[in-house]
Amino acid sequence: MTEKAANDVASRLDLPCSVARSLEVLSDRWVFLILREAFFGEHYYDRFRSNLGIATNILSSRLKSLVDNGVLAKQADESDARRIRYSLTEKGLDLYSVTVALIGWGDKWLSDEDGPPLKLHHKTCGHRLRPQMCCKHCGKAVRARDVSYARK
Amino acid sequence: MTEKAANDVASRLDLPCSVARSLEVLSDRWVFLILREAFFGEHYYDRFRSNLGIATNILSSRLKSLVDNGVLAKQADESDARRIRYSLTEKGLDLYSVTVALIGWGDKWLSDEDGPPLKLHHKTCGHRLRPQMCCKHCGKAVRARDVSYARK
DNA sequence: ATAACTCGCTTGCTAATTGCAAGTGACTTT
DNA sequence: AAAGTCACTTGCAATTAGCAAGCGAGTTAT
Repeated sequence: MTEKAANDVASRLDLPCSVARSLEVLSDRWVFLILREAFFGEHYYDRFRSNLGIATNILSSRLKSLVDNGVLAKQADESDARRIRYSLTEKGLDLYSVTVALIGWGDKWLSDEDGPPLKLHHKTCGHRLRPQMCCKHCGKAVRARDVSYARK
Repeated sequence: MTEKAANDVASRLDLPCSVARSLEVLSDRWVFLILREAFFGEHYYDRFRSNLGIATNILSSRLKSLVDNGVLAKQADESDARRIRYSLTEKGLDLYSVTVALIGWGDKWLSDEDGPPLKLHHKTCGHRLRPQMCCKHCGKAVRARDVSYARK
């Protein structure tokens, strides 16, 4: 690594912004694929590698970065000291909203004639999950034109 | 460009997946920053460039890609034939859920002591917007553990 | 106990991508 | 007609990605 990170996105931006800050942690095409696997129940290095076809050096560096950023946690496997169990932290679990938003958009706009590649089932209500971004206060669906912005 | 896209993420994945498909279009740290600007009301090349500090060749290629993918639309400015007005298509507007999910996560986990860098105001109900991913059917908040997956 | 194997990396190398600086051509203003 | 603006494109140096191979610690098989 260089002594100064050249890719410090947020530092280049004149206004502080949660999109930019989040992308510092997440903006890599492998990161969300690793998270997808984690949300689908995977916990081990070799499962990530074989499910994704990712190069080992890239996987190592992404896992390290996700652990350093508190999105994943490393635990020793009790039955085998070589194995490392990666699991989502609370901070990582909270990325489910972003992952589900990506799934929802992809399902709507990038599906072929077979429809969505994966069906999500909402166990809470027993129906197919179609995700929707809502306002915590009023519960209504949020659209871009309904939101205004105030700089701090 | 090479004659064959080396970065065709989805083609490498054994299972079709909306996360992978979406990331083919979106996985670049500039893409969401450009979209952020678009959601904040920007429409012109030079505004994107100066607000983001992005290199002109990268901005061109990202705008082209977003237009090719139907996320942004190019229109001629009627008052000046040189100017090109970029605006979000319906497909692009639908990415608001992902953008808001990123903002929500960043606000919660990456804020400093000053709190969120930008306050979102939900005009529909008049309160501060705190975004939440919900089930369209039952309206309840969605958490990772409440969802199961069925391959098609 | 020793050889083979598995796991989670690391290193070397090449190819692709990034970003800066400078330039280009179409159009507009002075 | 000259200067300026707009949306790029090109050349080049530096960074990053990805493949293949190797490595050390721990485990299983003989």
